[in-house]
Amino acid sequence: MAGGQQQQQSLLYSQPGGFTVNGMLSPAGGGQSLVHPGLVRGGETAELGEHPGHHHHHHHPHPGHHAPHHGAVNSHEAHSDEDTPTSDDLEQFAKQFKQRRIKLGFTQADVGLALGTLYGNVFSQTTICRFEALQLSFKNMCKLKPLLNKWLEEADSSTGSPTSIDKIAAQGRKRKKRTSIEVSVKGALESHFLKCPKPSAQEITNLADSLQLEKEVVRVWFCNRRQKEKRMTPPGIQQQTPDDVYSQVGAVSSDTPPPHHGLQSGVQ
DNA sequence: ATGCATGAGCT
DNA sequence: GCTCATGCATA
Repeated sequence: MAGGQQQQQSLLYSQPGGFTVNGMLSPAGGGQSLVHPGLVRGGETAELGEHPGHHHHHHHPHPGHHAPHHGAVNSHEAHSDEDTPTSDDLEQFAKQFKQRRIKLGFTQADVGLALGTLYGNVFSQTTICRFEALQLSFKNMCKLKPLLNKWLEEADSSTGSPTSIDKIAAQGRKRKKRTSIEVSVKGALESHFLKCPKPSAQEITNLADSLQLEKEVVRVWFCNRRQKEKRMTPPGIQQQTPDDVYSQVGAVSSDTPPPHHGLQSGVQ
């Protein structure tokens, strides 16, 4: 919706029975730019649901639960690669990654494939896109960053690496046709979500009946809606002026399940 | 760029 | 059945 000034990457990796491997595109060289200074945040607001540096088994819905940093480890590094990056690190990395990628003349799909040929982990255009837009969970971002970082090094250091491709065979899976939910129905679902993000099976059944949708469709809709709330850049962008420095961080008494993690950026 | 979907792994 | 990582298909 919000435009899209990327290269052609629509029909590059689809259709069963043959995927096109696009070599390299001519480096447009249109948007030169130096490293961006990044955005100015009012403050560190990232309350990472989980501590990436630790093992975690997933936590319970416990809001306002701050874990003290282990002193040491690091103090003021920019964005090398090792260790757990902070939300700001990821934000900046994503930004620069996209810039360089475009400057080098690669599409998101190209990168996804390259990662597969380089390390064996293939990713789709979707994932690369979401990474750049910070639309993944914090943990997921942390996992992908090293790989993309490595690719960046390779991409810009190699003046002409052929980077051949190899892809595992696709499996003949009968995927269900994507259900198109009408806008009005979506609105209804949204309303229910605000009221109850986790409806019971019975509630879902009931709702599905009301909206004349399959129960499974409704169930999945809620699952996906919940996931959205867990992105680094959640929907419902709230611009916080530099003047507002009260409320939010520090409040550990109220059971405020803030659906915001404190990050947001302009949509490209 | 994003909506709906799949599947692995837990609980 | 939920979460979480991931992607086909589509707008």
